Amino acid sequence: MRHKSGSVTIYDIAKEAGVSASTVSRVINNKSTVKEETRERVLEILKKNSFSPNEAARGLVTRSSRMIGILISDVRTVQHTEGIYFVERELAANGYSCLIHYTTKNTSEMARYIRELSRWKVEGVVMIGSIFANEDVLNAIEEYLPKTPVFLCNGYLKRPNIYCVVSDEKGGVTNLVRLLAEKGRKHPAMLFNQISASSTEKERGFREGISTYYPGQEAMVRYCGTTREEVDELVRNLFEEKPETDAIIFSEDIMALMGIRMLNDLGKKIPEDVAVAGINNMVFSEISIPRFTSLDNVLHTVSATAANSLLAILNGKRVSHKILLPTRIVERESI
Amino acid sequence: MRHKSGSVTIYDIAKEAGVSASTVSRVINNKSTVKEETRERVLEILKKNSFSPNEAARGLVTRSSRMIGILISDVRTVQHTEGIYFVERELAANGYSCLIHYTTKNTSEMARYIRELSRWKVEGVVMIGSIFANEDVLNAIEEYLPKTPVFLCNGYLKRPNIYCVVSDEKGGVTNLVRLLAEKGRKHPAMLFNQISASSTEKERGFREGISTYYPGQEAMVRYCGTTREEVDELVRNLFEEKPETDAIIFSEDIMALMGIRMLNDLGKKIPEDVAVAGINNMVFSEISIPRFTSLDNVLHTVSATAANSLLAILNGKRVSHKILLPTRIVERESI
DNA sequence: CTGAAAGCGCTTACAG
DNA sequence: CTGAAAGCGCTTACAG
Repeated sequence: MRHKSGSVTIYDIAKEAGVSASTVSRVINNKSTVKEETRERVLEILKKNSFSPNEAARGLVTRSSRMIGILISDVRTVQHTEGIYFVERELAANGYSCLIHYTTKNTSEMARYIRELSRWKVEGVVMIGSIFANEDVLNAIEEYLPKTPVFLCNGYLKRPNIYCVVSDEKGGVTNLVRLLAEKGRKHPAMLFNQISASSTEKERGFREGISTYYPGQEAMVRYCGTTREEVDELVRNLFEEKPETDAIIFSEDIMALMGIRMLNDLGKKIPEDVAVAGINNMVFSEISIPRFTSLDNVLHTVSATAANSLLAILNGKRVSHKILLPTRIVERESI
Repeated sequence: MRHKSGSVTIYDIAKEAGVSASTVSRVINNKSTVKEETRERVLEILKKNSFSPNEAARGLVTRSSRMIGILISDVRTVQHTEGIYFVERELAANGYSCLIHYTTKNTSEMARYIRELSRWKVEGVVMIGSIFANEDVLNAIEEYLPKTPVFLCNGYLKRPNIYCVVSDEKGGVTNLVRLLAEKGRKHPAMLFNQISASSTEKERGFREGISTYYPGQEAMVRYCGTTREEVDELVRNLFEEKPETDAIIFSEDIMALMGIRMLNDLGKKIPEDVAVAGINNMVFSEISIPRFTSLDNVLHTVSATAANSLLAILNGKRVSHKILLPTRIVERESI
């Protein structure tokens, strides 16, 4: 005599079908041996009642939550958002449900959510963004999810159960510099509109490119803020400081879009006078006049790789703790 | 003698603290009466073990999953993505976890996920996007979540447990037309780069505005595709067809950004010759030269309202089944 | 092929 | 203030 509650349980179904709860469970889970006749009767009653098995109960007894946690710091970053999309689609296709949390950039919030995920006994975690590569997160994982596979997209964190998938932005920027050299550009510069783990990598790639393909030349690197005015000023200053500049790599497509406007105002022709490249390969590079070359840092591939690798681990396979994904240059009219 | 498994349970804690599981439970949940001394001892052991109570078990016995389902068809729509963000933040702040699913535009997939959510016994659902306003979804809710409060953002669906929160885009566009009239514009046009439930509303708003503020004038409405070339052509054609046009409302900011470029090429000065407005109030309106006026359809407010209303219902309050949110015009240099 | 029973990890009257 | 017991809705040996 269970279920004095509202929702219908397998006991209700069992009673109505004149079988035991065990049999109902077997039918629901397509387990082994149930006489065809019985199976059909149960199935019918199941459908008639629109029966929905309680996942919490199932998870409790089988010790498998079939749940994956996704952590992301903020949605404003479009690439990260797409990341969730790929991860969720891939995991859902394999029978997992995704518990998602927006952590903000506050590291103790991140830790709090990791703890929260551990309460749901998630079978895996995907964290999207280099911002999760911090000590609070590391400690929280150590304490609350010491054995759960955790994937970090675009950042490094060293632990036996943490796996990192990273886009090779550094190498990508170096390749961009090489392309510039091949096209005969003499004085490339790189401009940033913000400082982050990612911008640091890009800057390193740029410096490496300069020392390799422009030996002896000093790397021209400048930073500013994200508004249109700041970008305009930075571009203007660049040419006052170094008028011979004939190529600019912008740290982000949106910055490149603004920068191209300013180059136009300065009377610089693209690509004749100045070659331009952006990073991210977003819609901005397509709506710009001219359309500009952009480094595709394949962030969706990063997420997709994380999802697939997690699935592999969940299926008992082994996976490398550090996966570096190549970027690719999408050439357009600006170089 | 429980817990032959891996994870530590309240029984382990109880044993170590020399109390009963009941007492441990009371401490964890800050329930009523536990002697201060006992409480402290238990708390200490809890912390020492990094104890994480099993949410599935808690939910099973309390019949409350503390879980909310979020359904979204695709992330590519930035506004919707922000929607999830607001919903998740708000609900998390109130102790709920969010189960998220990307459904694609396939209505039977939507139905499948609704069923999936019912297995987790979610206490509420938020669906983001008018695309969920279809019969498959309605039937699935009727069958699997007949009593769970469901919020639909930007669409209508009629059922006792379904609540709709909608941005008044129609009224907003009408207001935009009024603004144009007030500024002395004589021949406004409206251009669209896609057909959707939303564009239909906007067009209706435009037509209403024209018949009210430009009595006798025929509403100039044209459609094209999303590429830069198509938008360019549409703008060019507009002036061939109706050279006296002195104001254009674009159905989306990104389209306005492209359109402004083309107006420039045509030698039209903004706002002197042609006034321009976009819709969505996104970053595009800020990076454009000139910055343009945009109708903020407050999609984040739609989501936030859905989240707050859901919370209200969860707390036993009553909420209107249909909430219409006013839009607001953000004026910039283009009118 | 099928059922009775135990148990997953919790909470909550109930009794003391 | 505290513990024993029952039960949430399932699954899974075990026995037949």
